[in-house]
Amino acid sequence: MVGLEATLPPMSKRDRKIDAIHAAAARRFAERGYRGTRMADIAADLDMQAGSLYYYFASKEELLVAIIESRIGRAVESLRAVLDGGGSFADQIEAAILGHLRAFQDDADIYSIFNFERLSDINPELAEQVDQPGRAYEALWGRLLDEGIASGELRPDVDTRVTVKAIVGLCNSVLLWYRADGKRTVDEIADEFSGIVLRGIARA
Amino acid sequence: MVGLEATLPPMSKRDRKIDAIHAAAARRFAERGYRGTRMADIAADLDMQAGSLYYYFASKEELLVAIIESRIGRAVESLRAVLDGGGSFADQIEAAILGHLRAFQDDADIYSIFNFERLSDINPELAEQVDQPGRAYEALWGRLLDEGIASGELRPDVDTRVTVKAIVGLCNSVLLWYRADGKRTVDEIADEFSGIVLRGIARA
Amino acid sequence: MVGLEATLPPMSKRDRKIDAIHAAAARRFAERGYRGTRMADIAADLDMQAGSLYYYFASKEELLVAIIESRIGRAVESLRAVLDGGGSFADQIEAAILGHLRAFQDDADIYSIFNFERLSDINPELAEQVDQPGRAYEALWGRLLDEGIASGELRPDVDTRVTVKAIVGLCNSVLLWYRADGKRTVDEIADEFSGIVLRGIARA
Amino acid sequence: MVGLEATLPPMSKRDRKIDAIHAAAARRFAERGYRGTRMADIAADLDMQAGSLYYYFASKEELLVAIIESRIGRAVESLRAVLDGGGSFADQIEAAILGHLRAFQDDADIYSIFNFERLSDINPELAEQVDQPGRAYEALWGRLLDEGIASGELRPDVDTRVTVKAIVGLCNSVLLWYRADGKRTVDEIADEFSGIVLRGIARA
DNA sequence: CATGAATGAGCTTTCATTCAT
DNA sequence: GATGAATGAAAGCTCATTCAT
Repeated sequence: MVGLEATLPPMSKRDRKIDAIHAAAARRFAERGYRGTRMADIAADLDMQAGSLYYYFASKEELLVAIIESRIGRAVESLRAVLDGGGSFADQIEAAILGHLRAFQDDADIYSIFNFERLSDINPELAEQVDQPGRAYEALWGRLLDEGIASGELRPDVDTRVTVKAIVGLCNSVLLWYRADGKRTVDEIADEFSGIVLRGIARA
Repeated sequence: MVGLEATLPPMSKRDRKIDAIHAAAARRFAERGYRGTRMADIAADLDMQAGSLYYYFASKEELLVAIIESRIGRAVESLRAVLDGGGSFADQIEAAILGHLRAFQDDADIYSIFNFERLSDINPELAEQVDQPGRAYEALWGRLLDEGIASGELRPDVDTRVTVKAIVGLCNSVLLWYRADGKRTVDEIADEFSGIVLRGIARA
Repeated sequence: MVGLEATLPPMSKRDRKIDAIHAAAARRFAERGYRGTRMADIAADLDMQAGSLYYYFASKEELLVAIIESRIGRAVESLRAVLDGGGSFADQIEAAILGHLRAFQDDADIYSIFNFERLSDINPELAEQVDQPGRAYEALWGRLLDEGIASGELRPDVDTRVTVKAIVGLCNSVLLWYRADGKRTVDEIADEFSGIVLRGIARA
Repeated sequence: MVGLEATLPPMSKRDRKIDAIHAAAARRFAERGYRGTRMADIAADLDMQAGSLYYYFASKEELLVAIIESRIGRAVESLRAVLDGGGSFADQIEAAILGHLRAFQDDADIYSIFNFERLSDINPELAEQVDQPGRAYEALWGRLLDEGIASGELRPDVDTRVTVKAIVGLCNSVLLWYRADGKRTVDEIADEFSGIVLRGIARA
């Protein structure tokens, strides 16, 4: 069986470079913030001069926009994939939390930017571009919880709005402390979180 | 009964001004970040000139340090107060969560800075100054959970390290979406959170 | 009799500084062009640092705009004053040419910018702001010539459009070579020009 | 009768390319100025990359120099041709003005650069290289006027220095407003100008 | 010959900070 | 105490220029 990667179009040298710049910039933006990152920092990570980045991007802001636009699709898909999985209510919750945390494994940088960068200060349209999938994601969680209430698997007195914020906030908080070389794997953390959440909201 | 305020020493005009600067700066730092805030912004909020702030602080960094130092004590106390409260395990958990969120009511700015500002980029010692109480706070939570396990009120298979991170991260995530004029009060949110956490970790 | 200057409001220190910056910048822009002038050049003329100029202007472009806006009124008035003068046709032509050239004595810089700087490349609205009085000025000349034809003082076969361009272009060309310390005074040049123009277009 | 072109040596491919670059650069320099023109702009007009221009020129400045040097000869010749024409005084004036304006038809770009670009800022020797023929040209005009005075065809009180500046400035001002697709042809403009100038300076 | 990629010097602009008044 | 004014050290960005391919 051929892997998915094989179906991807071959990348030009330029595209590979752009990808590398994305990666370096995303890492810096995630670590030091957009404002705390100098073009020279990103360039240095790639053994380039700051001015050379402008061969690929018109501005620091456009670089940020490009990063987000190039990844936001994947992020939304990865979120949506959860629901398509089907299975029991508990399975879906578990899968959703696991999917959420696993997305951080490859894309911690971009999710950190999504969640903790003040995008509306930089570019309001960009903020909206990120907020919208974020709201859609929360809506998916809301529907999942509503179904749980309807099916009786979830306590009927659960405040779904607050609970969605709780679950998503809980998962995102992992970005602030998780280290790939730490004691817990993402899967272990997801497992622990799922336990808390499921018991926490399940019908007694 | 005499209020606590009455016991505070009278504030000089200078001290009141310093307090006002703290408040304005904390608000700005929380809203736009340390780097995204200009001295001129803070000054403008107080109808002053940027240069005038230097009569009270030697630098922007020192202003940040002063803000944190002046409030970190209160923050730690408010955290520690929880444990001194005594009561049942469930009561303590509830009180701790409620205390955590109520602290945000008056000091959302400072807690936002504590949690989301990259202090080590600005001043490593400052970061340590904040991290230490943060770790102490997590240690208190850890002890609370350990006691719960010991007393049998908490599932013995709970991963306390991860669970502490979960509870604290859950509570802190409120800073990212809570609005004083929103639909839920802090107490309602705390109640919902307590329910999830307690059921989520309690012995079946 | 009190001079007009006496009625001008006293200038604040800041306004005087702004005026000095205008003068220095106008001189540089006229001599080296907008693009060929560095903020550091202007600042150096005033014994300042380039950054200090930004205490008074938000950008180099705004500085150019401010210069033009602060002087364009005077320029238009000085042009319009010619027609109000009345007198015979020949007197008016003479007065107009003299007025045109005398305006260069005090404001050669600004008129050089008006005439030779490519303003639409820098700021299209600014270009329009300058072009409009320019067109109005040419329209005044056109009316003057039309009246001359009507009154029979001017050859009826004169192509007024081209002649207006000729007179204005002739006068403006002085900006390219006139030096205050040169052999001819502005009044002498104006006299010579008037002679050529009047004989050149007068009815035989 | 054989055309003049036929006597020119055949141009190599390289020479044709150089000519094309000259033309593109001259147009850009004339339209936006030397400083306002990027090498990339010139290259784009020729469907090339900026770097490729350096196969033909060592620098932007050298490109400007090359343009001027390759055309200055023709310009001077075209000016000098006027005097060789002979004919009456009036005929010579008319022919000179017509020749001046007709030169603009094919070489408006280069004459715009000659007249309005601040060459001494870019390359003092270059400026001298252009100024010298310019002065020679004015000297030719001066001699023509002197002859006119001597022969009695010209008013003896004419200030020839100023008058030369006037005539040349008048003609050059056409560069600032003439459009090939405008209402007047170059010949019509020249005719109008000749009329003004001749009557303007002729003995009564 | 031509290009894509990179450089590095130079410019505008920002902003924390200083200081005479 | 406070201000207006100025500084100077970044930082983002531009662009002529270079060079391996």
